[in-house]
Amino acid sequence: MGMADSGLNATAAALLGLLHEGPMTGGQLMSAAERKLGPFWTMTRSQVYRELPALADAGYVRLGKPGPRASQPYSISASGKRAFARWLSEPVTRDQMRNPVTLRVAFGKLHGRDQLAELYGAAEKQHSEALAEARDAAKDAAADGDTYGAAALNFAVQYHKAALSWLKSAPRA
Amino acid sequence: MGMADSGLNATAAALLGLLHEGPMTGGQLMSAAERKLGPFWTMTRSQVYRELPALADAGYVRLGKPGPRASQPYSISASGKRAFARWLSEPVTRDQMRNPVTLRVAFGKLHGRDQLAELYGAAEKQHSEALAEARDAAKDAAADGDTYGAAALNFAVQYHKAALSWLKSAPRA
DNA sequence: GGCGGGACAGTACACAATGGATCGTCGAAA
DNA sequence: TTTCGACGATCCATTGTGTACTGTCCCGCC
Repeated sequence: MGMADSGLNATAAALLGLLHEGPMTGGQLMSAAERKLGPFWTMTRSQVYRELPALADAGYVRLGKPGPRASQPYSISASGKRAFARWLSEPVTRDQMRNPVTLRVAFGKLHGRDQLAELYGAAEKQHSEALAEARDAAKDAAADGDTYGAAALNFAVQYHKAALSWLKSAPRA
Repeated sequence: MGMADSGLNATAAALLGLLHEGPMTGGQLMSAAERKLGPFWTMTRSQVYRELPALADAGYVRLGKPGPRASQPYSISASGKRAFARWLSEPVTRDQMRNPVTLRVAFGKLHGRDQLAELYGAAEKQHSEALAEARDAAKDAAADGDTYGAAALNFAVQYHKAALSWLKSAPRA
C-alpha cells in the first residue's frame, strides 16, 4: 500500500501519465492533454511549461534533442514512472466545484428578468458545445481501444447532460 | 445593457451578493457562503479575508464597529450594489472542470486492480456525502422561500447524482 | 530569390485560488 | 483559575488562470 508522498501535483502527474505513451514536447503534451483529458481536466500552457523543467530537475523526465522552434522533447524516466505510480496510490483530493452560472442563479432575485434569460441561453450554448466535444472525444478514445480514456470522457458527457437538464428546470423569473 | 467591467472577481462578487442580506463579519460571510453556496461554489477563508479589505478600499463595503475577537462587520455600500449589478451583467467565464477521480480513471490502465476499486469506493463515499449535504441545503433554502438559492443548490444535487451513476458504470478492470 | 503574414513553441508576468500554519481572544469545563 | 478548544483573523508557499509577448518556421506571393 504505497502511501509515500509522490511530491507531484495533479498537473505534473497528468504530464507523467501522458508521457507513458512516449516522448513528447511541451506543445504535443498540451494538445494531447486537451484531446484526451480536456473535457474533465483543464490545463493551461503556463502550467505545462512551468512543470516540465521542474519535472526534469527532479529527474522524472529526461530531455531529448531540441527540435524545430526550440521545441524540447521530454521522455519519462524510470523514477518518473515510480513517482507516477506513487501518485496513483495517494488519496484523491476532495473534488471542488466552482460553477459561475450557478453562482449567478443563486442571486437570481437580484437579476433583471431578461438578464437571467440571457444567462441561461449562454449556459445552454456552452454546455451543448462541450457535450458534443466530449462525445466526439469519447468516441475517438473508444475507437482507439482506450476503454479507460473513453470512460473518463464519459464522465464529462454525463456532467453536461445533467447541467443541460438542470437548466431546463431552472426558475425563469 | 451594462457591459462595463465591474473589476470584481467572482469571489468578491459572491461576497457582495451575500452582503445584500445585511451586514456581516468575515466569519459570518464564510459560514453563509458555505451554507448557501458551498455545494457549487468553493470559497476559502484566505480568499474571503483577502477580498474584504480590497472591497473596502474600493468603497464597495463599509466597516462597522469591531466586535468580539476583533471581528469586523462589513456592510455593502450603494456603489457596491452598483458594482455587483454590473458584475451580474458580465458574460460568464467558461466553466472549468478539474475532476481528480476522473483524471485517475483516464490512466486506469496504469493502476493496479485493487487500487481502482479503492478509488471508486472513496469517490462514491465523497459524492454520497456531498449529495446528502446538497439535498439538505436545498431543502433549507426552499423552506426559507429562497427559490433561486434552492435551484442553485439543486444543480449540485444533479451533479452528484450524475457522478454516482457514472461511477456505477465505470470500468472495473 | 526575398519579403510578407500567420501559425506555432515557448516565455513572462500579474492575478486568483488553495491549503496549511499560526496567533490572539473568548467561553466553558475541569 | 487555569487550561483547553473553538473561533476570527492573518500569513505564506504553492498552484492555477489569462493574456501578452518573443522568436522561429512555413507558406504564398511578387
